[in-house]
Amino acid sequence: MITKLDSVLLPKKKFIYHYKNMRWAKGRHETYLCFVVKRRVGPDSLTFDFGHLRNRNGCHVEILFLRYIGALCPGLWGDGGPEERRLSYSITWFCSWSPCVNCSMKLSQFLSKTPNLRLRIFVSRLYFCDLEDSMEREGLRMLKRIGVHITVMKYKDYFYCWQTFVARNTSIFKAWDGLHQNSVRLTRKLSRILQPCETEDLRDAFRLLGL
DNA sequence: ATTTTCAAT
Repeated sequence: MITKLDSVLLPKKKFIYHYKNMRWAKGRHETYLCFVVKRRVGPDSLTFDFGHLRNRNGCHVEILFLRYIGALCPGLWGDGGPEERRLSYSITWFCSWSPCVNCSMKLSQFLSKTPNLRLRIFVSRLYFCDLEDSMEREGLRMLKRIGVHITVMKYKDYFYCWQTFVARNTSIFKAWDGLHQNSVRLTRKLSRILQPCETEDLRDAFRLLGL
């Protein structure tokens, strides 16, 4: 179903406030998760669903999403019949913060039991990833290992979200100051987190270069 | 230079 009522769309101000990828995102004590669920119902046939969630009552938004996933993804666990045919799903979500370590663990556990579900995560900001040995960093690597694609949002992703999840009344997405620079900085940071520099590889590279 | 973080009050 592509048509959605305005009430399920995010207000513009809310989207900008919570997704702004500024370095010090003071006061963002909420996290938003905009999702697109793509369901393969036949060899050449897909259906879509989309919406957004935010954390509530101390429950992180990723865990909330897992709670709703049964409703969003009928047939994910099979249809209960003798053949147990499982529908294939791919979910893309755009989160204002990257997941905490606990959510990363819960997600990894979940995904390890649903090989018919592919998940792509876009994040606007990195949550508690400043310290080299932060557990949140470890959580992101865990997700990567289990096959989740994690990417920092770029202009095109904000543009897409604006078009898809925001009650924009035909207004066009307007980038805030520093969007691009912040995105580049966070992308570098995430790639350093996901591909920690391995000295063995470096030595090989140097050897190859004859250094 | 330093600032924040899915609150708690």
